[in-house]
Amino acid sequence: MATTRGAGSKRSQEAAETRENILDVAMREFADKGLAGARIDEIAEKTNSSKRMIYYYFGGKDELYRAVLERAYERIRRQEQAAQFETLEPVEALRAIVGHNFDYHFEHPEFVRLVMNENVHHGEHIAQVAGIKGRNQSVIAQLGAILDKGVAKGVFRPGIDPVDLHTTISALSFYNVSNRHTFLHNFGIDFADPAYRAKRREQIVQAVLGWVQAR
Amino acid sequence: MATTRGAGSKRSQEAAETRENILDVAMREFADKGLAGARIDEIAEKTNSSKRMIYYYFGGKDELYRAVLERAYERIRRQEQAAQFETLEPVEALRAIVGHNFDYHFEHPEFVRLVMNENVHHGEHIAQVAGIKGRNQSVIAQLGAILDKGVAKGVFRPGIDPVDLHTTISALSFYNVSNRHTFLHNFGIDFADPAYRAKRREQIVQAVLGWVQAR
Amino acid sequence: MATTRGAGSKRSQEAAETRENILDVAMREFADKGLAGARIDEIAEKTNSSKRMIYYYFGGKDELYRAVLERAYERIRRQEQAAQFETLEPVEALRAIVGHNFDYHFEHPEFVRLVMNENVHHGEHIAQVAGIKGRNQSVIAQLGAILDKGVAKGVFRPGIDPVDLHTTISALSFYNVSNRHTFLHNFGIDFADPAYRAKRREQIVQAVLGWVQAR
Amino acid sequence: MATTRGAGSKRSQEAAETRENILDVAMREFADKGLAGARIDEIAEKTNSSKRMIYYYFGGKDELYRAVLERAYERIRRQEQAAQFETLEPVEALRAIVGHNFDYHFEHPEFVRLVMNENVHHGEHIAQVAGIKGRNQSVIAQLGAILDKGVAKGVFRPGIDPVDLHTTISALSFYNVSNRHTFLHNFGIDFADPAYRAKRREQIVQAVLGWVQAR
DNA sequence: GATGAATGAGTGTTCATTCAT
DNA sequence: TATGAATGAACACTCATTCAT
Repeated sequence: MATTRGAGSKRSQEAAETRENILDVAMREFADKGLAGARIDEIAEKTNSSKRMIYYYFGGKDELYRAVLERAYERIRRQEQAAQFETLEPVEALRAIVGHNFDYHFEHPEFVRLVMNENVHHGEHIAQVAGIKGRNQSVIAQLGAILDKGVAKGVFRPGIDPVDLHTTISALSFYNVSNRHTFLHNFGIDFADPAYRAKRREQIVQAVLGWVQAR
Repeated sequence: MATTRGAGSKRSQEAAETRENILDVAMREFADKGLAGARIDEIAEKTNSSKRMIYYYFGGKDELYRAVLERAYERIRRQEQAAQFETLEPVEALRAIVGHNFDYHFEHPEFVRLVMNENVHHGEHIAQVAGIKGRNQSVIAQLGAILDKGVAKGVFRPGIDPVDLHTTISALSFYNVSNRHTFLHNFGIDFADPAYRAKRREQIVQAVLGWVQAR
Repeated sequence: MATTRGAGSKRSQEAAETRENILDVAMREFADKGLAGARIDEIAEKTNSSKRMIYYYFGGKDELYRAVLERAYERIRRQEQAAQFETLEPVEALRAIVGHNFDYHFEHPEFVRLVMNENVHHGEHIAQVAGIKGRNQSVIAQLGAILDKGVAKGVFRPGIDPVDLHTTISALSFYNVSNRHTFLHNFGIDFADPAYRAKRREQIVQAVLGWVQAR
Repeated sequence: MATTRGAGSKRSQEAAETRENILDVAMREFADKGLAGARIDEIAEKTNSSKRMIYYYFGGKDELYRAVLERAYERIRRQEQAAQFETLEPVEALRAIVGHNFDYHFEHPEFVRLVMNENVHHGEHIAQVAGIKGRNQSVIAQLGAILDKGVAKGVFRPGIDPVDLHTTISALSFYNVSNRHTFLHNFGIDFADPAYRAKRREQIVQAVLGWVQAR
């Protein structure tokens, strides 16, 4: 019981803090500049510890990036599961899910940018992260349940694939964060403007509901 | 007429070919690996000429990237203007525009990936490319005209901002290319599959029309 | 007292040696070929360490050059202050200073060549080295004190500006090192020849004394 | 007489102008940046002709530099011989020579900087330029004649070597141009200031005369 | 004589990673 | 655990020079 290196020891707690601190900094850097653009030296400098610790805890740049990616996915899935949309009526549930999804993207641009970056790298790193794949099924299951209930109640039309619904919701939410900079330059619209954001949120809710609802 | 060194001389034509060849290769590399990930040496190697020529014609890596970016935008705008959607009835015109937009993204993943990369870099390079901004207004004008006609005919509901419409169309088309790799890993769906593509194309057309049409 | 990693640790001492070794080699190379002509690769090769270390310790070629320049100036000023000319009689003091100045230039051609090179570069680098300017005032103060004492004793004529005196001394000493090669070619005289050197040293002492002494 | 390529033809005159124009530009560039720092591309750009012509007329960078060096020496020797100092009384002649030498350096910093640069390169290029060596003897002969006359008249002391006299004059004149930038930084004196220049000119005349004159 | 296009060898610099203490 | 020192492979970029017309 008196081990100095047990799970609850002071040492291991400090170690966990160091790890978390590195992950925090690395997430910011990778999200900001991408995997190829981020610099290990710069990450280390912004950390409370040193470059050596990055290698000690994570092994290398790519492994650190994967740990960051995994944590980012964990967080969005945890949030999605925390909300209890199933208790709501189908239309209200979907409205809440779309709004929540839009908000999450908006408030977590690091997540969006990490996913963009991962696609730039042809998804080669996410493929090496165990445990991301499985967690995603619950989102689909959740949407499937709501769709079923809505169809049964006659408020949604049948034949909507829950994966397609998720794709539509994500696409509309994602774009408003991912393409912020080029859109601002090309059309002079600032996706980050609060007034615009509120308006766009409602538009997306309407577009998704309109597509799913029975006529 | 007998100029030996005019704009159409053999030499200058070869030079233009060299330039185009470099741009072709560079576009592929930048689209494939991003600005930070692409290597000048590798681009040069895949070229019919040499690394030195890249600097001769473009000045540096960033300038080459900007030239590639500019050309990619030129191409999509040229295609958009080539199609004569205005002669169609509003609903048919919109259906054609959405389908065309979806197809263009699908068939030009380099464009999508360049835009992704540009957003990764916070749009700092597109801001330095003169002549992209202006060209985009015609897309909005085109959509605006169709919306007006549709509202006048009572087939579209009033109050739709053509920029928002463009955002919705682009978001849905963009995502199916930009997030191809992470989506495949997370949900097992291959956006590039021809059968999926056809299904998704129609879904997007329906979603957009459903959002715009009067009820 | 039992610190294992203080300023005097073995590691940090080795690091200081590495730094000094790089400075030594770089001084020789920059003095030999100038800033533009010296090659980082060649400097690194002649070093006990590597090219990478040059960047680790100095940041770049220009910064290394500036560090070399600063050290060269530090050394000449330290030598000037070490000698205690003020205790001598004015004429003897001036004779000693001129001789010492001539000898220093002669025995430190790297210093002369670095200064030449710096003038080739319009003094742009010395302007960025903090701490050189201040140190020079002591030379002028020293000459001023000797001049004042000599004037008071009636052995020097009044009205000599110590800065002008320093200019005259330096000019005569500098030229015999700086213009060694062109002079040898143009007039067949080898400034480095020991017999010539001794003769020239005395000439310069005489010329300076003759200019300063009362008649 | 009617040859189209004779020495006086229009073609050859244009060729000579092209050559001179290249030499003018090259002298400015080499004087400004040194041999290693000057760029063939930049020289060509500032020329009325092209890079190809530099190679056509001079063969390469080093040969161009040597041609520039040769012309610079030709000019100073021509000026020295143009002035008829021998007709003056010894003291006046020497005074005139020193003043003239000082002025020439002052008004021709390109010459001073080319000589500096040549010494940076250990005089390896001047050694390859035929015809510079010989021309220098006349300067020494001129000084020797004046010294002899002065000694005979009892105004100069005997035993002064004309080469040493030339060295002293040159050293004092050279320094005020060559070390302009470092001196300004180190002591805050601007050698190029007109008031300073006039004062310094007289000082140098006095110092040289004082050294040579009998007491 | 004249021009733009092309080239290979080099030149300063940066990167992720490992070592010694 | 922790730190500064060290490394080699790669990277973007430049230069004097030559070729084809």
